[in-house]
Amino acid sequence: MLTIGQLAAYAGVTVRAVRHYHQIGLLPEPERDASGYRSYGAQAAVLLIKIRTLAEAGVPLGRIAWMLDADEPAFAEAIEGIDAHLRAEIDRLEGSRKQVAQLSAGNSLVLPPQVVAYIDRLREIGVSERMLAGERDGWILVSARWPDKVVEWIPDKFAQLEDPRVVRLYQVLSALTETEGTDDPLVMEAVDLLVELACIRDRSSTTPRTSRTRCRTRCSTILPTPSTTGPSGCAT
Amino acid sequence: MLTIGQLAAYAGVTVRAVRHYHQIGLLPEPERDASGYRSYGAQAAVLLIKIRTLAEAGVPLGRIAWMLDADEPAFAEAIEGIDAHLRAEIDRLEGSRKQVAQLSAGNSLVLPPQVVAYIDRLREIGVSERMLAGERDGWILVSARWPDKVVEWIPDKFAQLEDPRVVRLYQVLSALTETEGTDDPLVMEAVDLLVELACIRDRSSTTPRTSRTRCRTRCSTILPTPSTTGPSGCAT
DNA sequence: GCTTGACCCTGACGCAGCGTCAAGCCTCGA
DNA sequence: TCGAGGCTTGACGCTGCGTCAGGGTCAAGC
Repeated sequence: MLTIGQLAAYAGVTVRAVRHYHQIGLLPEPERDASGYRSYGAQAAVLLIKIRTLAEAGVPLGRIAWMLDADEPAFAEAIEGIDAHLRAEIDRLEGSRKQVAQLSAGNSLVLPPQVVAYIDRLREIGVSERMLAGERDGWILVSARWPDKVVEWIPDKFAQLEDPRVVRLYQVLSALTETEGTDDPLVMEAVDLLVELACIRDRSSTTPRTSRTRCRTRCSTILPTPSTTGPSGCAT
Repeated sequence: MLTIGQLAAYAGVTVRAVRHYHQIGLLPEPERDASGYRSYGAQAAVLLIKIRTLAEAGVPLGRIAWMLDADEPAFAEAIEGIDAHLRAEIDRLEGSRKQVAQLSAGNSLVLPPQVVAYIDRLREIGVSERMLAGERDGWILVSARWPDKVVEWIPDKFAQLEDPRVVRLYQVLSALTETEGTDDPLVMEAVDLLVELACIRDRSSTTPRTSRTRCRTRCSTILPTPSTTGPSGCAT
């Protein structure tokens, strides 16, 4: 006969675990010897190893108890379920490995790939990292609120970049975020471009250059949320 | 700005988890709006997704906190550790799948393969399942107490089976466990064989047949633990 | 204006599966 | 015979949230 320590060592579990199994009724309490020590036979070892095997496979102890007094077909079915669960878990961990690798690669995993592609496109155009960060933050907020809309919008955003004036606007705004001064001639150019693009949208896309002063007053009302420049506004 | 529900949904975690991360200081508490609701920005989403990614990889939250304010090389090293851990975990689960499959195959996984081979050999010889069960139980107890000795003993046990009288003894005892009666002629044969084999061991292996009566008295003292028949005694 | 349902808030307890003391008795090898 | 190590019960601790209680808030429809 075996003591609890011998049993536990043989089954590859801790003494504490065995006692826990007793407590919850998973493993029946054995006879005690004269001094009150638990005294185990071979059946207990067989049972305990079964329990350990299932527990290591992630089966909750309650379910193990259920399995142990289930009939043969039910047991086999349970085993099938456990195997499926193990396979799923392995797949999940494989996925997790990839995610974690992305994380260390500096990729933030935070945006859908289409948006990432769009931001990469902006980077190619020459947009500053500061402004890109703003873009990204804006897209995150937008994606969080309208997850499925974003995928629809991105093609339009790509299309806008076909217009060289939009590209130029991004470049100018980008340059502005890099420099400290505000009375730069770039500011004028930016305003011009904004006005022009805003007016196009307003008047159904067919209005040539308007006088600077007239449009500036109109555009000042538009500036707070210039939807042409992306979700984050101007990222100032 | 996002509410806690929007943030949680975007990051793929529960609201409760986000609050928990606040509680333990893993995610900083954001500003509140007029009504006391938490109001999150994009940075929080980035951070939360980082946290979720690591948490799903099995990294304890305390360690995640540590990682989040570690420098670049330390972070990279931690990621390497996490990946190693994930690989190990995947391997463990693969192993677990095999073990569980064994379990459903009826294999009890409880004995070292050498012992299993020995018991299979006994089965070939024609030993009854009842007696095999006894053998197995005995070996389990022995293996539990002297795990490394067992591997040494098994070759001897195999060698004993070379002797046709030992084989016959097993068969006879086996037949006895199957039948109910005790005054069977098989009993006499079993005793004869036991006596003979026991005497051989006693007198250094060179004593011919002794008279039945003389040996029987001697053997009766040996019967309780006849070491020739395996660890479980006679498995009565 | 009022209701309704979906959110949000804090605070607290609960859960698995043991680890880890504490404080005392038992066993075994030297 | 003695000291180290093993056994006993009992109890609290840990992680990572789930879940309930008992409220306030917001947006929409009637």
